[in-house]
Amino acid sequence: MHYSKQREAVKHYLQNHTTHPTAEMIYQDLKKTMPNISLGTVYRNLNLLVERGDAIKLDFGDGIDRFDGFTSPHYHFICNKCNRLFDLKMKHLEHINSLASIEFDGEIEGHIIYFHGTCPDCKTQM
Amino acid sequence: MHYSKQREAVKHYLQNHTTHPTAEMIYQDLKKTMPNISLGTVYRNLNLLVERGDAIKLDFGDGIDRFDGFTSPHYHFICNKCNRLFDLKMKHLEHINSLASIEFDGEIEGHIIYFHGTCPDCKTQM
DNA sequence: TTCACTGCAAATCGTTTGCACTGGC
DNA sequence: GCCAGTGCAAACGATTTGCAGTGAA
Repeated sequence: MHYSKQREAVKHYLQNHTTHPTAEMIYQDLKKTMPNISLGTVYRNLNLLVERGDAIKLDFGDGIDRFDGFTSPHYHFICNKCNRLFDLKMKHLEHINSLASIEFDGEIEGHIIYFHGTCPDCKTQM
Repeated sequence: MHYSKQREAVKHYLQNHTTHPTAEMIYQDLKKTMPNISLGTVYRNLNLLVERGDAIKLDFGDGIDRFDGFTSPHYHFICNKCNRLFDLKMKHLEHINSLASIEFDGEIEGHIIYFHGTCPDCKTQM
């Protein structure tokens, strides 16, 4: 694999933003300092980073992919009001895999939890 | 709201299939007995049922919406090998909402869990 | 008659891909 | 020089939408 300025920029962007950006957002921001970067390249590198395990791809119902450079297992919270996605700091609940395996005869390797409700910002605006 | 044969058919279909079908699958099946039904109508009615709370829309990474007519809270399992989605019978874990709210200053109203691993069928084929 | 709903086809839009070119090694 | 990676634009595919026609109330 060759070094690529664009790939480094995408990786660096994800490692320095906890906003769960879309590919388009990353593209728009990177364009400011790299005017020639293309959206296709951003997508190609995001998918590469996800394959490599250097990023996570998230979905939350609107069909647009969000990317997260914080890869150690953690949960997410989606605000019903403003639709923003937040990282939660709570510890990973390993034991619920065994709860699930009591009822299900497959091999459970992991789980993803999305919490939802009203975020702190929207809560104070009510 | 007017009665519609097509809407009843979509609702009935979801209530009688636990396969988490896509809109296209529902359309293909309904066409067998309703040759004139259109894909747009299937989509419109699915969205209506979801809004009304008579169905749930699920996503699991491939970007294609799945629909579930079984609306009481339950968890899902996605097979890494065959990509099928299964309903889990385990009880709903209300308490993890309070675990999350210890660390997060928003109002947590609910959560969704996706378990993943190897399903029973794929497990025996190994 | 009214207007919710339909079928159809075109539009939308996030994402992927083909291709010629560029740059890392 | 080789070929991974890029920029660009076209293609793709799931979903939505505009519109004229249909059918429930």
